[in-house]
Amino acid sequence: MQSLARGLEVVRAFGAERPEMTLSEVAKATGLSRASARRFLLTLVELDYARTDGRLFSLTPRVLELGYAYLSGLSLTEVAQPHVEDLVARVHESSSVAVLDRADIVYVVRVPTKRIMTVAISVGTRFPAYATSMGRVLLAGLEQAEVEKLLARSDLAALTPLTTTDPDELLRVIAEVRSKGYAMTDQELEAGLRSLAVPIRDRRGKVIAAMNVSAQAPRVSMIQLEREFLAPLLEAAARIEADLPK
Amino acid sequence: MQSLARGLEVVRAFGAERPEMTLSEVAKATGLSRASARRFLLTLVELDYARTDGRLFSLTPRVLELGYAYLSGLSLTEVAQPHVEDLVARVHESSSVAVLDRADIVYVVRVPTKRIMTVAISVGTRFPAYATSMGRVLLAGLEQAEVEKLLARSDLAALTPLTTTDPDELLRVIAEVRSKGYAMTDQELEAGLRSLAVPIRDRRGKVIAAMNVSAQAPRVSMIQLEREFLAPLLEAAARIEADLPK
DNA sequence: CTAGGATGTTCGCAATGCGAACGAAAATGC
DNA sequence: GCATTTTCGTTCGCATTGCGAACATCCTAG
Repeated sequence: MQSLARGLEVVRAFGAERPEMTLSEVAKATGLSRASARRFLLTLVELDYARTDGRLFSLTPRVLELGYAYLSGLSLTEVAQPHVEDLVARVHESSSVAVLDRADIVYVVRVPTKRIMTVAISVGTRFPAYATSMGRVLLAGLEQAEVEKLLARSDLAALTPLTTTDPDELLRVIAEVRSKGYAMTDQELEAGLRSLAVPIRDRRGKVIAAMNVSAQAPRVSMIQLEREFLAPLLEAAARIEADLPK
Repeated sequence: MQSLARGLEVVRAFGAERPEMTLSEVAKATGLSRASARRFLLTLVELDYARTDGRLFSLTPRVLELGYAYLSGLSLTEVAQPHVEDLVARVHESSSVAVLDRADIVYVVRVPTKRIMTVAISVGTRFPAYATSMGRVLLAGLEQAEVEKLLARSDLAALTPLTTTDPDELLRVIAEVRSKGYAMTDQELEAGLRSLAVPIRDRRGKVIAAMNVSAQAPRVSMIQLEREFLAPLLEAAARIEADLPK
């Protein structure tokens, strides 16, 4: 059913650097003919997912309803949010919950304290799993073969000088996460950012999400991160697991 | 272009109370024939926006990318987030930014402190504009005729005993918001919740969003809300406006 | 003012996607 | 436990939707 596929592509074409596009720009960005792009855009406008002043097209807040359909169906977010808030109140550092989508992590709950990263994180933000503490926890929850397949497909770029990019080394780290029960990263995603993550499991023990605490490197050493935050983080994760339905 | 329209309907059919559905349930929820529902669902699975175990279908985190296309294009979120975080650090109450979509407000930035409402709010959450402080600020930013049209279309339900539901009274309140430059609500959306909101305007003076501070009724009186939080909130909004591009 | 290039729109044809009809599986009745 | 009804998932021929070549229109430059 290609119309749906193409239509969704059109929506996604409106990214960070192109909030507004003309018909032709959309056509170029999606690889569609201008005629097709026009039909999709007019339909999106008709449905109120997009606006146009006649020349420029842009998305409306209505598209958030689509993502919201997922989030509100995910009882995890509802259950986790108060516990993430409590943890933040307790440790005074930012905390989040993320799930895995292929080789990316996707934030589903986020409670920031002070600004910590250069890039703003919100619900829906994605990062490559291999370079994040939550990602490694989530990968550790998969079958070994699955992990290897995902890593093989990813291009393991060095996002900072400290990023682990060697596949074998990553597999070793993930194995360690699996045995220890938590993951720590030291400025592997962004300089100055340290993070500690633990898994959230369903009743059958399957890892369904990860929860983290992140802190600024100058303020918190790796040893502090583990000593001060691991226990509260594990407790918060346990409370979330206890509240999960079924 | 009905395929796109119907496909998006299918995505939205997965709401809070139906995270998982069978083919027939989806058909019933959307009004499509079972055959059509099947084609859309299989396409969504193919595109990785949905999963299935053969019988039950559910959405994947990938659908968040669609909403994210909107959010990341909205420079407002990026600009506003650090200022909202600063405000929360300063006043120790939850703060948010929302935009208007027809007669609803939609949260685009949210920084919670302690749990304040029974229902979890996240980016993408919607509430009827008429019953919220941010909604009234946003309505006050529209043409009078537009406001009247929107209110006429809404069914003004009493969400709490204190909700203003009389259309004429609401128009009066909105006029007052327009002249005062801010809106306050006292437990009109949910019992125990008070909220104060101010507009965020673009360079041309057009109201593009609203920013609020909300607090629990037992802890903060309406007078306190105004005395203690109005100035910091106005300052934060002004800083956001100053940072807006162009 | 005219030529060239790019953007937006129309329209006939073909492929996509529609739903009636079919088969399979579960629920109900006896 | 078997027959019957109801519900669910799937197939397939036909009509409609959506495709893109071709046309029209708007800028830009010389």
